[in-house]
Amino acid sequence: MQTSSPSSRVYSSNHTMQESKRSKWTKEQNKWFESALAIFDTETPDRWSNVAALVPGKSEFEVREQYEELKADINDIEAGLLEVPGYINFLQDHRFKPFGNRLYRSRSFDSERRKGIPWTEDEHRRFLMGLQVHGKGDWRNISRNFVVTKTPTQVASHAQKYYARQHSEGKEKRRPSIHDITTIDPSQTDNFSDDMDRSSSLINAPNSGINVQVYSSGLHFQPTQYQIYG
DNA sequence: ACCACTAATTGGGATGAACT
DNA sequence: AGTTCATCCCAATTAGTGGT
Repeated sequence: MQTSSPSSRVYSSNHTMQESKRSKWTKEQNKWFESALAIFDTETPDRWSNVAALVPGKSEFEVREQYEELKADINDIEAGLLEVPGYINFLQDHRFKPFGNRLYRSRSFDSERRKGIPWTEDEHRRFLMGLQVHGKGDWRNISRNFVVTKTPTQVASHAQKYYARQHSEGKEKRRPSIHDITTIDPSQTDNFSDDMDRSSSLINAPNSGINVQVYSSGLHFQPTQYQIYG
């Protein structure tokens, strides 16, 4: 799918100079970086060494520096200079127009009544991951940390249909639906690299109270979004 | 009052059966 | 084969409720 990441340099306006002096961040490295941030939050001791350990080819210094760049971008977003994470998807839907290195909402999109944008399988799987971590009812955090392309209301609506389907009768008669997916299969997420060594170990996901399966060179689950605190 | 969430409703797209 | 119609599914919206 078309995931985007706040660390994507596509929309960054701040740091092209420094970038040229350092080794480039690949798409894969950015994905690992994002996932690691989602797992090791600010409360985690030795956060940056933990994050670096999950990002192939990057040092503790580099991941920390990348984080500082991201904070700058987040500040831009909060100042209204950039749209929120997930905007690359919107760009691809022609809802936002780039102008220079900024993004602007398409006027035509606002004026029309929004038609439903189907949930992708990947979004649904992220929803399920969010459900495991944050639990039922915390749609805000599920939206913020897992399904960044959907608002909390959209997540709640999706959950409503999901649970309704789980409890409905006559399942054999129904058409197949995305809501039939009830488990998280990492091999089905587009962020999971197939050629990873999948020997695993358990770690504790911060603030979640649950254990998260972490593979030696990958993560069992990979939320595409993270929060930057402070 | 405001915010967040749930439940119910609405409108539209997709699908498949029935009919010509 | 093409059209019509009923049904299913789903995202978005609205109303109601509870907590702060």
